[in-house]
Amino acid sequence: MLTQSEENYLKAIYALSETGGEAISTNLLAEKMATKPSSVTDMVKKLSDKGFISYQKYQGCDLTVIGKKIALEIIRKHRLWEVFLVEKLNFGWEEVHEIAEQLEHIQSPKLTDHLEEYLGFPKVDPHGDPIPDKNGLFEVLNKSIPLSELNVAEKGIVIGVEDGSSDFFQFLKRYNIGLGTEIIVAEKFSFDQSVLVKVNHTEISFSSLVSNKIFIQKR
Amino acid sequence: MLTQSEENYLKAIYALSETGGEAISTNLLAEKMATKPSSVTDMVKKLSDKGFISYQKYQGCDLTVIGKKIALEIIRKHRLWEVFLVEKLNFGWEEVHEIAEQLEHIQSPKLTDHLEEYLGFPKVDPHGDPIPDKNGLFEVLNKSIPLSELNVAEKGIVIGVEDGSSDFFQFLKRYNIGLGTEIIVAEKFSFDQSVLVKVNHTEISFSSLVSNKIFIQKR
DNA sequence: AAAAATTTTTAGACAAGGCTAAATTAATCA
DNA sequence: TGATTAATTTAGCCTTGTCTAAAAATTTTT
Repeated sequence: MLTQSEENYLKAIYALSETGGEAISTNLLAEKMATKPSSVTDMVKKLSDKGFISYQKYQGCDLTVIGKKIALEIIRKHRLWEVFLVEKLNFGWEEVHEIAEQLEHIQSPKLTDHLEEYLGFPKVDPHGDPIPDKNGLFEVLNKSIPLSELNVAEKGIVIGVEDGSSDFFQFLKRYNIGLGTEIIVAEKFSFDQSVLVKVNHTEISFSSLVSNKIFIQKR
Repeated sequence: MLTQSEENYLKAIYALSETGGEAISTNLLAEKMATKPSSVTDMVKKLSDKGFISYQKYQGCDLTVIGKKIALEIIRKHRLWEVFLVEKLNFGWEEVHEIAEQLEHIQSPKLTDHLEEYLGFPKVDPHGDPIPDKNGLFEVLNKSIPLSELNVAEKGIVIGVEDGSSDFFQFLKRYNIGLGTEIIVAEKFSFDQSVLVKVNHTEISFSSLVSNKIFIQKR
């Protein structure tokens, strides 16, 4: 049985290995875990001894097959609980993460499976992230694409943005657009590449500059 | 913010003070917590320093007003989750305790309140125990008594059990006894305190051990 | 390729929560 | 009441997960 801390490390390593591809450095993991590199070294040794990650001094670490399986189980629980909180308990999608961080550590496979069934075997969480099934598998279909690639009448869920400037976030906030926001393309204008979209029951026109920076998942 | 261990101690002290009335001794609490008296002394000092219990060396401890409030919040969460597990996720009433032991430590007052509303403000949990409201208040109506206190020819309805072990639940299941089951006392044997009861058209003899653990409401 | 800079690891400490063994206080019995 | 027994506390140690400071390895620079 893993401690919460061990579980959180495995989850963080999984997240980093999804984006990076290469072995995860001690410093990178320390930053992700909001802790010190020396603490990471200790934990990484322990997880390696237990067989959940591979680790060579000074060479970073990476999940083993078993470690990955466990990470996916935690992610599965996290996302199922998020669905529960939003769909059943009427939480906003922006406030569920913290609570799910706690709920993901509840140990009871039966609970997870019953919850999944109760929720109707959802494929994605309220942020649009895929939910692994019992066996740790999930659909990779949902690759994120820039909003500009969506065709008329298609819809998607905001999954991220490219530009990290606060100006841009200000702009998004102005229209109440955040992670998980649903966007439907109403019309596309080829003469200037702008798109007319429907968001939160409002129609907005986005320049191609903007529509290339907003990343969505097709629905 | 309290640790899980601190919360469990407060819960245990509350449970003991409900039955005993007097201050709770170190040994008693150690037994309840399945730990050593020396560990209890340490924890009890800490909880006293924090103002959740009153404690004088060699004199045992008792909850302060604040401590009691916290204990009731934990019990409230525990019982609400039990209702959720049984009513919504189709768990048996005998298998929810362990899972609720974990869920009761989730920190989010908003979650608790939303859950309560979602469940329709239940008054009792699946074991028949009352659920404290937001302010720590609950109805003391439905007083239940152990089956052993019933006289010959009296009947009652099962409203809860004291022992939380799965062995005991197994035993009850074997005889098809659950919440709401009607039991009639056919005979009582004073020489060993056993009772002969009629349940589901079958006669069963219960040892005093068992008849003290089954709680019923007179009918 | 040697020096400088960066990354990573080691060493030693601390707080929480538990344990064992020994000491102390309280309670009981003769 | 004094002695014995039982309950409780203290002292010291262990593990987990964290930290700081110092040492070592790796990488980058010149």
